[in-house]
Amino acid sequence: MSSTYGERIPVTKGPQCRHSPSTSCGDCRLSGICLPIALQEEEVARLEDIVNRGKPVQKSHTVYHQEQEFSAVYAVRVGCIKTVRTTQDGKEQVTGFYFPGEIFGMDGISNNRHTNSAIALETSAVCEIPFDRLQELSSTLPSLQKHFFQLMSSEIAADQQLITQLSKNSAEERMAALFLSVSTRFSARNQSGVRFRLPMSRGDISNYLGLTVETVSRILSRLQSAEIISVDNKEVEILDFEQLRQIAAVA
Amino acid sequence: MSSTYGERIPVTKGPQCRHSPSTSCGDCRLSGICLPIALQEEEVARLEDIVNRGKPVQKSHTVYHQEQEFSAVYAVRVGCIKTVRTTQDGKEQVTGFYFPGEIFGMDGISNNRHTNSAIALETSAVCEIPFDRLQELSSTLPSLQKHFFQLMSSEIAADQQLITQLSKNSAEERMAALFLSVSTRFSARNQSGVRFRLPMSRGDISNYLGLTVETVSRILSRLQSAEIISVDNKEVEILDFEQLRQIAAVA
DNA sequence: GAGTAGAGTTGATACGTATCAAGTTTCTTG
DNA sequence: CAAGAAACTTGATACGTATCAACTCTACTC
Repeated sequence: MSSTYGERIPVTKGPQCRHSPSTSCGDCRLSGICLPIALQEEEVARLEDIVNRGKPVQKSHTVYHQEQEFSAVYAVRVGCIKTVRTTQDGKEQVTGFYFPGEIFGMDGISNNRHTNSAIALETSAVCEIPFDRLQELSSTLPSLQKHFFQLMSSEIAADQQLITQLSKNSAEERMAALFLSVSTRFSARNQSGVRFRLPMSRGDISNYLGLTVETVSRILSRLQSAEIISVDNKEVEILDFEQLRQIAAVA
Repeated sequence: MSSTYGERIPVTKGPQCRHSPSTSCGDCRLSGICLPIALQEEEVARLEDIVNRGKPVQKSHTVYHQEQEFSAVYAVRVGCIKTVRTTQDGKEQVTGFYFPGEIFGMDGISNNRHTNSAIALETSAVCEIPFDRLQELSSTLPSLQKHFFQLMSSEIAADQQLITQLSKNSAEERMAALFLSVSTRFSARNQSGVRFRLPMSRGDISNYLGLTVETVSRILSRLQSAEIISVDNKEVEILDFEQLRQIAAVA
């Protein structure tokens, strides 16, 4: 039974508790991930003006739909969001998982229409950043402009890493790399990167990694009997980072 | 990368011949692909000031190396450029092919270091656009800023299309989609989209599509005996677009 | 808290593409 | 233009992962 996982690792205590979202970007405990470091206090205030904070999304509900008109990008505040692309012939591809502090929705900029749907994997909250106003603001805040160029560039880098994975790596290598990535991202938010709950289903994982659920399940069993990880439903503990890194073949 | 399967905007025909490079962006016959439509004449002039035009690159030479410090993005003027990512364990992944009018090199923005190498597939010429100056200029030209956001976003969209291909499509489907993409992009430059010379080797194609050269070769033979395409070395003619589209399963 | 639908696991088998091998053709360079 | 190297093709076989099937566990619903 993994019904005990509910407790996330402590949040740095600000004036507000975790159920009453902070009222400003400056106070947000995620600002280190989400905002450009270089932004001045006064500049953060101007950004805050345009951000719609803490929009809640129920599990399996969408933040936006594919084909929907693009108007904003989003930051995850709480929970986890997946992005999914459906092709003309009905195939679905999970293109990304987004954790608190991470930005998503930038796929729609090029032709003013989203090319993905964004779906909550658990009850989540997202900040909405209207793009036209962000653009205006970027013109007057060079470091914000740069930050967004960088964000989009790292999205490209992440996509290319996935491309390489899909193209060159075995099922086991892909899974190892995913676990390391998730672990790193939990750590970045001061949560345990050793023991954590995967917010996504086996189906989401397999789809994202270009595998079947059966293969994912088998690899998990294999990694578990090799005592590299321990899995109980969605609860994962990494027992041997060294071996996991070796399998992932990522330095 | 905007090299994959995205649509290209048609080019307006210019007065100058393709072998004597124009001396300004305004006169360049590729400006319809390369530049934001909305840019005013006076604004084009300001962009021209910062662009280093027509830097020549010999076949298999690099425009930039992976890990090299990022300082500029590039537009292909003549020829064809591939981008290649090498992983820590020495695997190489071709991440994109870039044709005249297309922009590449945006992968380096996020951490000021290129994550790919850019290599000429044939003798090529590229325009270099120093990024710091482009950023400055973007701040004062909103439509240029928007254009670059859009360029990066279509790079993301293209990468995600490749991800879907690699994850969900058969070898034959991937090849069909690649041919259609290349065909579309030749057409966009007022060259034949029916009969053309592939600038990349079988090895590049197979690497890009996550296959082996043998498989690529076999598929080509198969498509040829089905009279869907005709292949003579690197010279390709598409005989049956309808069937090709059906195979590619892309509307 | 029982009943049930969905998610996950495990096993047997099939299939697509990789791998290995042996050619042939094309390109490069003196 | 000859000769070697590199690129490409084609065939035989191997292997990783998909598919199909049966089952168990988990999480809702009333």
